[in-house]
Amino acid sequence: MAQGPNSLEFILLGLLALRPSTGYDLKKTMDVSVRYISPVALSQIYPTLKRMSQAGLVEYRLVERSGRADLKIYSITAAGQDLFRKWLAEPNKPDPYRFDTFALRFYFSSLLDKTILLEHIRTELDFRRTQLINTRSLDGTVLGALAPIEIIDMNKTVKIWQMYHQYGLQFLETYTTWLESILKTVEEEL
Amino acid sequence: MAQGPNSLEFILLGLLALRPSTGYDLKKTMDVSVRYISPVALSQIYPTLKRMSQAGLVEYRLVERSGRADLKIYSITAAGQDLFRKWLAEPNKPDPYRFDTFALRFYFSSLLDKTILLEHIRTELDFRRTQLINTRSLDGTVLGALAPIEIIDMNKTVKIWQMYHQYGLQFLETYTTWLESILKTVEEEL
DNA sequence: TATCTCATGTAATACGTTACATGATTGC
DNA sequence: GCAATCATGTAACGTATTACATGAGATA
Repeated sequence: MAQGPNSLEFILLGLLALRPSTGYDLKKTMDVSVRYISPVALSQIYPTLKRMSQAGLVEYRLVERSGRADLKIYSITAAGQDLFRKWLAEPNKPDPYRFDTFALRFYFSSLLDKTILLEHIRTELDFRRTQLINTRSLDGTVLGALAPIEIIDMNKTVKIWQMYHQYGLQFLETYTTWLESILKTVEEEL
Repeated sequence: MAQGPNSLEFILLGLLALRPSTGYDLKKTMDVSVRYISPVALSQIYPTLKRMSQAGLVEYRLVERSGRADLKIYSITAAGQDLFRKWLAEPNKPDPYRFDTFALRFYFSSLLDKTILLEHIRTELDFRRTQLINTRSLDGTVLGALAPIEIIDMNKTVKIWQMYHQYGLQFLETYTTWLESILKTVEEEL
């Protein structure tokens, strides 16, 4: 984990914090359980695990199987546990352009304290509420100012940009509503 | 554009199809108008434009300004126009993991024929409706099967995974609804 | 007078994708 | 008998991020 730990390393760390697995298994779990992020190639998982084991975050034991490829069953080390829990507990810095950054941390939040989790959710929610207000007040304004010069049908262009704008706005609304609902659920049920 | 044209190249091409701009301007337009995708660094835009001009897709004229940095005003070439329109008209292959791929093409659709645009939207909508059915029928099933071994609180984990699942589902629902609404608008108003 | 915006870029590094390589087992 | 799944990886290539480098004009 040379420098800034990237999200794949944390996903692998997080999954290994739940149970030891082979690289192949990790890939499958990502596909079926983490599932809403773009699938990562196995050819990227293997070298990443290798790097992480060199960094002492994970370790593996070999299971030899006559004829077939050996199994490398990875598990998380104490150092890995440490780093992962630190990452989970870090103050949440909402990413203006992506919702999945937070969602991913949330996926692994069972390893996190309820108090800190609630803090994370509230930070995210506050940020999105402000963003929502700003996005709503944007409507025709900026779009009109960006009128293209070499254009066939200006009316058509503006209509399409408005629909595109609706796309962004509705996703933000859905996300905010989801955050409100998980805040309530975590408060009451966890 | 060595091989598979990537999306940044198409964004730049699309914006230049609307009006000539400097690299700096393109960056700003991406930030304020395309806006819902992660911002691209200027240090990536400059070499990309250079590559594209070497490939004959764009060209620029120099505007010298005493003291200050020269302006490079890029515009799209006939070859660039061609490639861009081909890209826009290409059959739509919905990306299971990302909604912004289609949304981005839609942003530039004013340069596209209404008939083809409607086809694109219908393809996308059909795909998402199926995906929605599959995602809905997933609920507790897979999640339970993935029960972690080394776990403190299984109940908590499953609840969090269910909320995470709701996140994915609700985004898909919002997206599908948005597609239905733009289908109607394009049919009736464009 | 200091910060922000305008305007261009290079270099180093890290990350991700695609193609390639191998081979046994399981299910149809 | 054939395809999909299991299970491991390497190599080449392309793309994106971060840091570095420069400097004028506008705004507070």
